[in-house]
Amino acid sequence: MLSAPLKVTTLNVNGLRSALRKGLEGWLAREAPDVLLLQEVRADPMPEAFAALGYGSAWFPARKPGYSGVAILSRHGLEDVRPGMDHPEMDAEGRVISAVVRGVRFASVYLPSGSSGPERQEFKDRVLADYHAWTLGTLAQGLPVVIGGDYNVAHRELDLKNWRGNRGNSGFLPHEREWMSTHLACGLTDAHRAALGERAEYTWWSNRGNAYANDVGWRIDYLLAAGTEVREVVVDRSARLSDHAPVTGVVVPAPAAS
Amino acid sequence: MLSAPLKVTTLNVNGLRSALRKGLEGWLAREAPDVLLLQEVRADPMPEAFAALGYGSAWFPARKPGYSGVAILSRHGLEDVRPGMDHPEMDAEGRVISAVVRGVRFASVYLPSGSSGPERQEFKDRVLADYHAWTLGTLAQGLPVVIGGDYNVAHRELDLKNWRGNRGNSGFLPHEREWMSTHLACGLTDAHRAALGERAEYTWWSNRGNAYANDVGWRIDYLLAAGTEVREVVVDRSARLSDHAPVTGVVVPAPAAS
DNA sequence: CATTCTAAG
DNA sequence: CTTAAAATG
Repeated sequence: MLSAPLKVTTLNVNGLRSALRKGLEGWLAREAPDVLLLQEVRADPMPEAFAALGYGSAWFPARKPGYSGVAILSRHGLEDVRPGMDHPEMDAEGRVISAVVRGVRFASVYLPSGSSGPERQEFKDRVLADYHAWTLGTLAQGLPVVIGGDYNVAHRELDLKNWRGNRGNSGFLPHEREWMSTHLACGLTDAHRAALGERAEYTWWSNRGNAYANDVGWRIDYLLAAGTEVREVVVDRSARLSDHAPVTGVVVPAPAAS
Repeated sequence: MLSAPLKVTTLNVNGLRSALRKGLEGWLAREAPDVLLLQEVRADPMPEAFAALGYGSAWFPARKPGYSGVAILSRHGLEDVRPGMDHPEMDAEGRVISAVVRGVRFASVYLPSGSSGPERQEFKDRVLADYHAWTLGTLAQGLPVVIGGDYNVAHRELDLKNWRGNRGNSGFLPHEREWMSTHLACGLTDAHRAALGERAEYTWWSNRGNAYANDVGWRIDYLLAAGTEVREVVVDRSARLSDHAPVTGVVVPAPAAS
């Protein structure tokens, strides 16, 4: 079981090779998370490169080269690695992987974007339901669970700069927001939101226009926890390793029920 | 007819937009050729951009976007523009265009590369014969002719660094070299070779390895003349506008027969 | 190895 | 706007 606290980071790298060019290695050396959850790897697995930095790793690439793909890196080993969620369509795209580190199940999740067209939005909608069911099953196994992932959904109005203008856009559709409420209601805590209170803080900025400079962003990357707590959640806005910011927190044992 | 001398440059830009990023506009402002013959434009025609620099232009793009394409730019107008050479395969790839400037017919020519496989080598071989026939027809029209182009053929051993190692490679095959000899024997002068004497000077360096730094190059870009002379031919090795260097000369009236 | 195009986000 | 891959040279 969890003894010492574990530092965990979730990061959509939008191409792992691109993030490495932009300084991921130095960032990792400085921040040294115990567990790193990556999304949009868009590259063949590179366990050796991270072994050299002290990380064991588990990878779940998409079938299509250069597309999607998730990974989990850990400085304390990885047990019971589970690539995929028994969902042929979803698993062909390398979107979920989980593994146990020091008695906690960590999952790296990359939910589909619906912004490229109605076909992908329908896929996303279908997948949201199936992924929620997978989450319930995972929680039911009794271990503490920490999920880090790009959900491609902003939950509340304060989770994106221009909520009014995005009411009709994928990522902030009413049914997506309701799905997120339902998802969280099954016992998962949105640890970043808990740390923020009612403050706004974004994790993704479009590459178009001057979204980053003007902080026109969305909070679509999450650290979620059940059966444990993730404290001190911070967003490293200045990292610039991709169009997403790393979201980092500290996993501590759940307070004993009294 | 030709009164004052005309400065002419031939340049394979390997993507006109790329060459513009690398400073083609400044180079043009400094060198100010009267006529500019471009190959491998790989972009839709952009007459406005060059009109702003004082050049009229004629373009012959390939059917396939982003592929091949030639153009002629002139500070003194363009008459009797002739795109293509009445050769459906060749003309689909935008490889020949000619036009008359001050009584001289200028042609911009981009002969196929054979290095990507036997199919393209066969196409190249077929096209060499047809292009030579087109040249003869053009010369027969009686106007002085200046051809600038990437022929993808090095003529003699001193026209590439490693001739021994390239005897079996496309661009230095015996039959390509013989074709070049025949081509020149119809009354065309290789003006760059005439200026060089027996000195070696290359116009193209592979992007692989350190070919440019080590001057491991090929002379495959030519300025050819009939019925007029092209003097003072120089290669601007330092321009770095593409993997080819601009080749520039001065077109003067042919010496009167005595 | 560099360019442009395409698919995707 | 950015990534990666594919085709082409």
